[in-house]
Amino acid sequence: MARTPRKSPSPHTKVKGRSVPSPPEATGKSVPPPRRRRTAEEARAEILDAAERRLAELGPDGVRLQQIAADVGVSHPAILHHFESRERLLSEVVRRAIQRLEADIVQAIASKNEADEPPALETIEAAHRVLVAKGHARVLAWLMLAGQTQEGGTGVRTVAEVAHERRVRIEPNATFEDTLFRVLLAGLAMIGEAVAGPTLRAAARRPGEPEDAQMPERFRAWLAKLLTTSLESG
Amino acid sequence: MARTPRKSPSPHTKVKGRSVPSPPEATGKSVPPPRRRRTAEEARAEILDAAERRLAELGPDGVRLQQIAADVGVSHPAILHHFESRERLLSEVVRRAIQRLEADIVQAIASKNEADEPPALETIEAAHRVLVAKGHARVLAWLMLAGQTQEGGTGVRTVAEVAHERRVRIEPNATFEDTLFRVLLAGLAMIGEAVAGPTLRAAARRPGEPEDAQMPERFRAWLAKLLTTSLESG
DNA sequence: CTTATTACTGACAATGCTGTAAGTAGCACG
DNA sequence: CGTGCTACTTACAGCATTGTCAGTAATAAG
Repeated sequence: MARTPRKSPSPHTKVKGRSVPSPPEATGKSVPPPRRRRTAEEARAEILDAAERRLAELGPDGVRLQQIAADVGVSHPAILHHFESRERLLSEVVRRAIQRLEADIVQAIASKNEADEPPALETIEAAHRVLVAKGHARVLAWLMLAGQTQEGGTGVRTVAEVAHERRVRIEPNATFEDTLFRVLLAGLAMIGEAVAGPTLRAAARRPGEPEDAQMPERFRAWLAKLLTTSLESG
Repeated sequence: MARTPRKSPSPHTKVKGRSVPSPPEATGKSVPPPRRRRTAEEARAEILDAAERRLAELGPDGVRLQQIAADVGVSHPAILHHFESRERLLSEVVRRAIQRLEADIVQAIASKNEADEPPALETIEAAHRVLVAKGHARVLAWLMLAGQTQEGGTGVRTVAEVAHERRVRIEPNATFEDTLFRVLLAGLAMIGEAVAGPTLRAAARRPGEPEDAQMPERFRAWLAKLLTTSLESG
């Protein structure tokens, strides 16, 4: 019997507790469940939220219209009413996510244009909040792995230029490529953290050793320090 | 019309030129195509190869029995004859890939137990060959993103211990956590490179600038240098 | 040549998915 | 209250996919 031609794990789990009630109890006929009517804008937002959640968790192929509909509490054609096709829905999700990501990054950079001395730690923490904690890096990782977008490198150049401009005031001899490499390394580490961080850390501790909750934070601090050391020697 | 409920890109493209000929020419009836009979072992290997290729390129959901069957040149029930279900096939692919990965890593580490001075560059290059160039990192990234396996961190602890043991001969004061962090960073960077490397580098060059083919290599050399610098200065 | 084994095939069943069609119901406005 | 708009629903069509079944043919062994 061909039972599950789709994703194997998490077969029917609801993300939120919504879903259509459809009480099979009492009334002999069948009481059609009460219908909630949102504004088009509200509905679109709720649907996009649910879709983005699933996209970050399960990837593009985990985004199923019926699941999203269940999360939101509507029937799946309602989604097709607001977004004309699944594909359009997905590209809307991506568009919105990247737009928010850019805004967050701009804000994170702009928010501290003062000359606070150790800029790396703050920048690393901001990037971590935006990319890893908010789940954006996972969405990007899915998209880049699937090769569905080229727009994953949002603002890398800008960040590198801003960082270098600030850096040469202290280290006039620093080359731009060196700064760029540091930014790239931080970016790669963020993506890697979002994809493989927990797994790698789990593999790093010796068997039976309990998880060290402070380790990710310590690691980021260490990384910030590493990224601000000059490598003149040998 | 619901035409494509599955992956949108690459709808019907064959990867190899095989596929069943089934010549519709000549003979009025229909000539059943000649049948090639492999040993069970050969068949399993060919199927696993094709499945692994698709897994690295398209992810778990890109692994479709009919596509793999077309790649190999058999009908899809033949796959189910050798592997009893799609799920078992996938776990066989993963098992084999991780096994090979571990073997490659062990070999890469063992092959240079001499006291060659700059060990980082060699190690970085070896890790890059094994993880990125051979495509293993992409498979791992897919699996870790999908949360389907915990065994992505193969050998992290071992590498860190070996590296630290070698390191303390030169830097007796080095802490293990520092060494571990360096290994972790290299690992995260490798995963990040496999997932986001090209995209990030494309975003890093200013618009219109041509691609710099040597940059990845320079980056790895720079990374190796960075990972061997001590960060005593506060 | 005959026979046994089994790699392999074609046809089909079962299911889940996207998208369509037509009708229903919530809400604003007269 | 009636009317129009449209968010939303139920039912269904069409297709892709996994898995089953019964049979076919390649190869080895007697």
